[in-house]
Amino acid sequence: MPRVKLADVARAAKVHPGTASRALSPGQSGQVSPQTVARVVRAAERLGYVPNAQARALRTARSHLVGIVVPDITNPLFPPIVRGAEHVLTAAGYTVLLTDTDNDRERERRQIESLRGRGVDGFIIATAQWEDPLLTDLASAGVPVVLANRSTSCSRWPYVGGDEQAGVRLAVQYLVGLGHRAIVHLAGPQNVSTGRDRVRAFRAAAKEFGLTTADARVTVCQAYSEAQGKAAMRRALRAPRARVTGVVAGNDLIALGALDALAEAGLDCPGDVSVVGFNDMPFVDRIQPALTTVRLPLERMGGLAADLLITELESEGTQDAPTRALLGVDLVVRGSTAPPPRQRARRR
Amino acid sequence: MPRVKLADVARAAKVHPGTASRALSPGQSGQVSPQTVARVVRAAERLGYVPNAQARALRTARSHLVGIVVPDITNPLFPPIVRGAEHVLTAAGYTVLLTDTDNDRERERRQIESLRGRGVDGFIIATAQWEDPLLTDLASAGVPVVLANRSTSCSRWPYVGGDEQAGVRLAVQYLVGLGHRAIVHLAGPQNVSTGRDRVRAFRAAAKEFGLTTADARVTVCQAYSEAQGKAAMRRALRAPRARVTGVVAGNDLIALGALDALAEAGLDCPGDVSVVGFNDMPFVDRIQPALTTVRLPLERMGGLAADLLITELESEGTQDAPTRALLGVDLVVRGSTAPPPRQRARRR
DNA sequence: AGATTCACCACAATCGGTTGCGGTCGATAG
DNA sequence: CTATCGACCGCAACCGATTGTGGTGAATCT
Repeated sequence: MPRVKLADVARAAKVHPGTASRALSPGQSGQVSPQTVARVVRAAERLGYVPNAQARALRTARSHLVGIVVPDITNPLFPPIVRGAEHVLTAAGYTVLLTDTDNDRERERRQIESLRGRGVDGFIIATAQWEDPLLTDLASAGVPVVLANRSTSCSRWPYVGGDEQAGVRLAVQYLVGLGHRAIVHLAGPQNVSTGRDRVRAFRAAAKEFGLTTADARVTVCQAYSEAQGKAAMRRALRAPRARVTGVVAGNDLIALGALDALAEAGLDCPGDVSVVGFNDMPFVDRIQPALTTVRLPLERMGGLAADLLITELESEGTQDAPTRALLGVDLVVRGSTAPPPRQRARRR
Repeated sequence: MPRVKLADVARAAKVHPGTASRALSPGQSGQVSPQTVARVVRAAERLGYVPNAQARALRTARSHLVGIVVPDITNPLFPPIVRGAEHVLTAAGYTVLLTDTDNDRERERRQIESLRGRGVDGFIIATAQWEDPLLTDLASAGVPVVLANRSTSCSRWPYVGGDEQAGVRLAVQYLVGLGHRAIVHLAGPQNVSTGRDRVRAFRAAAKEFGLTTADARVTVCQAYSEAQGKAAMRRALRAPRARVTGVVAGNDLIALGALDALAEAGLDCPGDVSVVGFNDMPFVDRIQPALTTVRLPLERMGGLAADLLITELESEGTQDAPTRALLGVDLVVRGSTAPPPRQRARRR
């Protein structure tokens, strides 16, 4: 029942525990004769030796633990990121400590503190806010951090996300190509980078494609939720001199809410109003109407974040400027977009 | 930069590290005078002391780490379970190590081994197969395990899942009540308990409601996937003397596949065939037609699994028979079910 | 006053690996 | 044949917290 420890292996191989340790550690096995290494390895396998990670971590001050912090694992955006990160981390010998902050900053602070107490080597954080004191605390404590999906105002951390700018541009371009001119952006919350980046990109794209500021309006949602999306869409429809045939939603949940609001107002999608989402959540291809949306390579995002963190952990000191990776996105055209009413799509 | 350790606190409070340890540990603080406790606590707070969990775990042989093993975190069934478990675990001072086996047994074996090396106190396992050597290995090593969502042929582990029996019965009862008699069950894989339990329940319910074996057929899918569901539905439609107006799917993914196969065959749902799913995955209320399905209290399931594990961990030895909790389920009636064609719903 | 008890705290061993240092031994050079 | 060198391995300290044991002093009892 008691686990087999290094001393047991050493005894079986008739060597000192220290020697056994060197024999089993790839880097140091040059210090030991090949025969001895073989003997120790064989004994270890025979006894089913699994090193005690706690003891090793205590001595080496490297736990090979990585904390992944997400706001809500139930939000379909995050599981693929976690999955991608976990795959590369485990392949590299790391183990992931997952924590769900429940969108609660205080809880997040406690969780991070607790994970630090557990001696994690670094964090992958998908909850970054635009101004984030928790992150600056971590930075001043010298804890390696990689940001995924959401960035901050300050670019001192490595970051991997989607190319928001390109995604929004694709959406606007597509709507304009269909003939839309009155397009509203139901923006996500402005305290996270995706929310901010997307409105900035929306304004830039509007300008690029010759939409006036009266044509291209913005309403912001307090959260990435269906309820907020519905409320925002209502506001957009009720606005004075309202005129909207196209909607670029801050994400798919907001888009779903927008669809509700449109149905409520007796408007048909895509007959009267076209809607473009963001993220390509699972099953949005099966809703009615199938949602046109921007697809992000989430799993790859998580994997790359893990790669960045690992290189940071194993380069030990050599600090170059933090990488910022923007992954390419695709516009997935489905049923929720069509030419605006009483107007044919223009030819190029 | 170096973390503040117990010795630092002890020095600041002018006591021996051992005394400081007792002062800070709630159970032992009776061994220390109240004034000293206060001094130590104050010093600890002032210095921002966070105990080194590795060292503590090494000494006490209790890591307060719990491994959660899921087949695929991307499957919407599992995030709520993980979330529920994580909430109660962190509240109790435990940290969760998440691992995604990717439905690969060999990978699962390695992951579990690795987590054991990390000294986890126990596991919550959501990947159990009907016959599961990995679990018997854990049992013989004396590792506490709680099964969630899926059980095994042998009931030696505590288990918390949904009341499959009741769920399937509700589905059959509802279809029969609408007037359906030719009902097919597109069963899930038979190497996991949910798949087996649901066909057993289907047969029992069919008998209870007076369906003949020709009326109530079963086709099994190799996996819980849309592709398998579609293939199974095709088989069911093509079967000799096929006659089917009602479908009880092994889960929602299978139901989605079934909908595809029905559309492909030119059959309308619910006009020609009614479909009932299982799990109530997010957004199945928004697909076309909105899916009637059985809802499981997944988050509660995870939470309860965590509770069981914690009591097992903290009872230390007192082994009573393992609890088996079957959580109540609901039938959520939506658009994919209607009376069968050429027949009115019978009055009760 | 002297013996005894009790509260409080210091000491040191311990958990299981890792690693700097030094010792032994055979081989090679001188 | 002896001095030198290097390969190989043993020894013991160490990481940071916990805990059994024992010692000191004051308080209590006789």
